[in-house]
Amino acid sequence: MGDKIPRPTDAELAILNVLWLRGPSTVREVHDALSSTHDTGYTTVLKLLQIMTDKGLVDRDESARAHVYKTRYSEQRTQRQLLGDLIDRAFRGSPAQLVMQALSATRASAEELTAIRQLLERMEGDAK
Amino acid sequence: MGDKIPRPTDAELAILNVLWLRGPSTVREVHDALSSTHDTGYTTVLKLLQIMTDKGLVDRDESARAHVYKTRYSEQRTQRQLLGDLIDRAFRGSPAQLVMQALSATRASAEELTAIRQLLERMEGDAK
DNA sequence: CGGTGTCAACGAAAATGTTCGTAGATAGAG
DNA sequence: CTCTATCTACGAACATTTTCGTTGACACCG
Repeated sequence: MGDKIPRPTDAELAILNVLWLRGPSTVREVHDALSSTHDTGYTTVLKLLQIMTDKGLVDRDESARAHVYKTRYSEQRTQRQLLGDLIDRAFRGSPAQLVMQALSATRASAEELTAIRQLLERMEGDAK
Repeated sequence: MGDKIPRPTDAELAILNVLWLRGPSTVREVHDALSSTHDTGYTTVLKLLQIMTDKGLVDRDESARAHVYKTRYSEQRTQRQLLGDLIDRAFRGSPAQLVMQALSATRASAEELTAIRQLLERMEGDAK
């Protein structure tokens, strides 16, 4: 379970975001979704997805002519991985430091603050 | 004030961590500090610091024979920058989502949770 | 059929990041 | 003054990431 996932690069992450949002998709679908914000060519997206398949970041269903790609790891799982990396590299290994920095840097809405507070209360309950 | 800082690479961040910890330092000092964990050569560290000077990540004092490098941006400022990037790239632009993910993924101590709670209370007071 | 459009595969170029060897300058020891 | 140790500068090699052109396969349309 604690397997090491390769850290997705920026371009890979952009593609993963599309897949998480749309679900399993063909290269064309990913490319179309991306093209609103990025302007990468079709073959670039194709190549990235092939690389990501090799790395194990996505799975490929080849049964149809247009292969269908789907993420192998959930968005949350990947987020946790990226957070862990960042904590190690830039927060001296202190998750709390990251949380505080993120909190103070953000302009969160009242609802969001409440949600965070509730999570916090649950944790304080657990961590006797 | 909102200038865009170039995002430090992994190797650059390792060096910045040394500089934040030690304060202004020569190449040799940085290299010695790094060599306990990394095993990069002296000239590698030198080259990195030269690149970082070009990028504007560090400033160089050339008055002594051994140039002294110091960070140009504070640790906190850089942390905020990295968090902002990560929020954009992997958290759909939602800082609250990042905070919650970080909170639930971590095993923070009671003291840390208290510190976070206090910060949260200050924010809830301010907001609205 | 045969032409047209879409697809995956491949390779290579371009861009970026990392590493280090070598050369030349300079300070300090003897 | 000369030798040695240490420093910066430079450039090249190498690795990784990102980009895309070209090719051949294949399906659909007529």
